[in-house]
Amino acid sequence: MKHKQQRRSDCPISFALETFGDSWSLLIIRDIVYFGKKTYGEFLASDEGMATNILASRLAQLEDKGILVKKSDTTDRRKEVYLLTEKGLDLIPILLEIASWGAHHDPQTRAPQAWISLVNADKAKMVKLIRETVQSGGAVFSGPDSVVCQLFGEK
Amino acid sequence: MKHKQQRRSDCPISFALETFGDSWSLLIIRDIVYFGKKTYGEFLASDEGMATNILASRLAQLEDKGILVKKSDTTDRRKEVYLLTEKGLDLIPILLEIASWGAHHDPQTRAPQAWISLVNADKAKMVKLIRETVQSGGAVFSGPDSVVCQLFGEK
DNA sequence: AATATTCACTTGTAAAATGCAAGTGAATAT
DNA sequence: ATATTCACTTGCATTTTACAAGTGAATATT
Repeated sequence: MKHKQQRRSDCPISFALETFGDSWSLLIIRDIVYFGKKTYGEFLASDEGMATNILASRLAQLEDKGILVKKSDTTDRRKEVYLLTEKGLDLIPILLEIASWGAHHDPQTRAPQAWISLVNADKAKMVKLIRETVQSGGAVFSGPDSVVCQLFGEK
Repeated sequence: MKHKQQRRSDCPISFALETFGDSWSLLIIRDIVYFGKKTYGEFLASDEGMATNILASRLAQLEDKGILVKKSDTTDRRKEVYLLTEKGLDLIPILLEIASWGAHHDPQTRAPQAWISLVNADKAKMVKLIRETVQSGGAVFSGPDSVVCQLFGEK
């Protein structure tokens, strides 16, 4: 669908930004990691309201770049399920730092301060916990196996 | 020069991406933090080759958003010097995580593995060291007061 | 069994952002 | 006095994005 664009430089930061450095890619990853979203329709329903064609284009790119894999749902064959690869799961530390910065500098953030403090208190531990949870189909904030449920018990 | 665009949501990650989530902003910050660049001409000379009007637009936006401050050079009044604010310095942990991800996943990265390992070994310590260095006019890789010189002695 | 709805997209088009080449004016160097 | 450097701006072609409206296959409903 799209030709391979040549890289801008050999800088690792430039490489990373070519992979996920647009306005939408990290929001898709966020939806997976924090809210357990997995399908086109779920991504589309996010508050930010991205256009249908842009979402389709970004999902395809992220699959191309090896961040996501697409599988058809076993129980409903209309649905496609998008999952993070290892390479995609490796983005979790970046996501946590960005969220921390955003929560700190946005006066009207909706991020729970308790969560941010928890993450900042022991980042390596939280990365591991989130990673394992997401890998086994869970998320940070949603679902019975969410990270917050694991940490604070039944909801 | 540009009207205030309304925010997409109250998510801290969305807020952060609205501030620096385009293809170029973080490369400008990288140039400051890693290479000690400070002027329009220095940013323009980067390997990635950004267009002159885009660079001007990004510098203005980053100033608007409180990431950079612009001051005219005291010795050469043609020059404008761009410096990171506290809010901008707070991006250092994000930059380190992105660089680490990029170095790990780019097969042809030019990032020195020794540096990446060093950062990953004690991130909090390195963030502090880099922050103090940049705040006092230095950078990670360039100049006699660079972080690498501090760590490994004279170059 | 027939119809309606859901789901993951695609298509068309207008508006906006980007990339490129060529200026511009003020400050400094020659 | 003139040339060069510096930080931009301007104009225009190309690309990307946003919005609205489809499309076809799979599932749910009647």
